[in-house]
Amino acid sequence: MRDADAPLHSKQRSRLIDVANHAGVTKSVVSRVLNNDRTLSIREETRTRILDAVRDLGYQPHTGARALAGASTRALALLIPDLTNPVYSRITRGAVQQARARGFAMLLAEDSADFGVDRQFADLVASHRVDGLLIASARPDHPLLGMLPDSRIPHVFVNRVVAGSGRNISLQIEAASQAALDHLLALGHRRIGHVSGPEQLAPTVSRRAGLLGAAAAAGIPEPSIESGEFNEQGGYAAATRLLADHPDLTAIYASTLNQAIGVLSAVHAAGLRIPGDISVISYDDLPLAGFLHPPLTAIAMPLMELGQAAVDALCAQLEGAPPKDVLVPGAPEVVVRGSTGPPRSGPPAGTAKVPS
Amino acid sequence: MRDADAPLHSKQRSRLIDVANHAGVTKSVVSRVLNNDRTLSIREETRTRILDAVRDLGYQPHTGARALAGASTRALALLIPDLTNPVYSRITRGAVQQARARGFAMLLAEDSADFGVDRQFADLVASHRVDGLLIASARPDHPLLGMLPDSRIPHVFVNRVVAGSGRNISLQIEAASQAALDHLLALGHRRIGHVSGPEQLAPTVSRRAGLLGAAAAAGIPEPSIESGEFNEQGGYAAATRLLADHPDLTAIYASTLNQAIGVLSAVHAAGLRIPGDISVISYDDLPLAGFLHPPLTAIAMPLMELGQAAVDALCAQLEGAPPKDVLVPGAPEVVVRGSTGPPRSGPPAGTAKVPS
DNA sequence: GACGCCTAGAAAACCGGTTTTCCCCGGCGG
DNA sequence: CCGCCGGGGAAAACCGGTTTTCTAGGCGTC
Repeated sequence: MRDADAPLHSKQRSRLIDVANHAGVTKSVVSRVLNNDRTLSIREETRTRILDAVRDLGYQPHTGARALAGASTRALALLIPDLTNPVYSRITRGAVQQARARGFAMLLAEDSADFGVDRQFADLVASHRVDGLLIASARPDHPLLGMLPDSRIPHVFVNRVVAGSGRNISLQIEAASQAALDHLLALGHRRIGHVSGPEQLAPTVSRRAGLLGAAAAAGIPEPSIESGEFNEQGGYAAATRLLADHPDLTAIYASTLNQAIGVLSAVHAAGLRIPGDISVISYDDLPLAGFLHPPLTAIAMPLMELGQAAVDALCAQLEGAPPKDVLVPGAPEVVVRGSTGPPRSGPPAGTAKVPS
Repeated sequence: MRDADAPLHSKQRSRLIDVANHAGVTKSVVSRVLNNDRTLSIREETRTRILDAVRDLGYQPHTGARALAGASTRALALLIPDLTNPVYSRITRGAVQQARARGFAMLLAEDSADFGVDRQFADLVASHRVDGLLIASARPDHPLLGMLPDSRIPHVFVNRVVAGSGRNISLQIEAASQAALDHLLALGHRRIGHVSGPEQLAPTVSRRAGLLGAAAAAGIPEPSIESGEFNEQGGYAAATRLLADHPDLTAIYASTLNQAIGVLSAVHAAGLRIPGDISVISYDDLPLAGFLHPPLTAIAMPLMELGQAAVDALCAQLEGAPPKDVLVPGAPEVVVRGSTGPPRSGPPAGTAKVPS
């Protein structure tokens, strides 16, 4: 058992057996050392000899062989609804970083209109490609929800509360709505509009509930609400309806940043000034918000932390802990920019096309 | 060999051997049928019996076992510089969709400032986790570039020309600059500014070269150029410098959409009107552009197609074809919105802080 | 009728790990 | 002196596929 016994396939990938030969032990010992098997007793000297061999040969375990032998794949999969939405991008960033920090690779899938993603996503686990799933797109009617509970697939829901699942990773959405309203109230607003999201989505409901609850508590008139898709067009359309139907509004709270951009556009198109005629505030803050016209007041949410927390929670499941709901800490913070100000005193000054 | 021989682990994942028993053949035959082995001769009846068994048992091959046995992992990895940049998001979307269409899973990594990503990225291949790499972030000084050529790792460069690599998947960038200039020329502009990107990046250079070449050919004064990072702040800073140093400019061409948003903001901040005082046009078009203030004229590039083409090219390599450069077809198209118009006749009317 | 060939599929040898079992050896207690 | 025990590691049995090799029978041919 000398070093000369080591194979000399210079250019070759080295395998566990190569490391074992190089260190003068059997591969089982090397495996157990690398995996910190507590039931193995080994001399310190031998252990360092093995670790040296691993380093010298640049040993990299074969993921497939490892998975086959019953160990985990050390890979997770993330399912998100829309890759181009910067909010999900930040969640994704947090998740990818945290996964990497924990030694996991991250697979990505986009839900979109792509029929069959759900099935394929479940197959990722069935084919032992990943150890668990991060699901950021669970609509109540999502087919995936039907298949997950029976299976033993470890998974968490990110930013999407699935009632009773006991594995929801979420933000303090109600508190965010409260903070938005507080900001508007402090400025003197009382007639407020809300651009909401698709009806079935949990964040939509939470944001709305938070706003309505806070408004009732503050004793102001009930906010007017219009819904739209979570994109610029959805925000534009909803805001246009709000402005036409409720000329007395002095502020609009948008449910997402993308919608807020549409809201700004709609208010401009109506000939109103921001914040002179209408103040606009948005859930979600990103650097982009500061460069809009006017710069957008927004509520910063810990999105990257959300992604990280989701990975942490999933890893906890993988280590055997029972799943549990997680509320990501960190109070929502209002980033005040130019799109909010005191309410106008009279009726809107703009050239909004009000019904004649 | 009757059906009764099949194991009855009802709830169990079924394996190749289970399918074989169910069909009354050996697993080698099943494997070869599933992989379309042309050297296998088999009766049509037996083949359908096997395929039926596969369906009945919901057989799903074990990815790891397959990879271990020498076949491919059917997974690719994508390395992008910035997850939150919507331009990369669209490239990612195209790549993920195409990978899925071809039966590949997609792993994701973000390059950012994260030290060690390059090494870890190469390890993805070393550990047989993926079959190939899509690299959308190759700066000339990127450490990854040093390690790739010697290795036999299949890879392509996306939207980032690495000279001499012979595996660049790129867009018609020069043509896009030409189109942008043509649009401005048609409106009557002659003094044009360009907000460029980081100096070392290939797209930066191409965009600039395309513009300068087209300008020279048109016989107008050489465009003024300032560089900035590929984000809103970078565009803001560069545009601010352009406006201060060159008060005679009547139009600005921004290198990316994010920069263009910063440009709009900077022009507003300088007290100038768009397009009254300054026209703004951007490379990259996204839905977002239509909701800015004013709506942004932009050059639509086939970004999803770029991502798809990259996957196609990589798959071709995996199938044995030698790597080659690919220029994604589809001529750049100018989407005209409100941010461009005829040049003003006199000096800028705004309250720009010009040196007193 | 013997031989070769082709068809249809069986058998078995891997791939590179993990994990359980087993063994050898030295020390210690009775 | 013998048996037992525990430390240190060897051996081997898997995991679930892929791929190469091998074989039994049927058929055409000389």
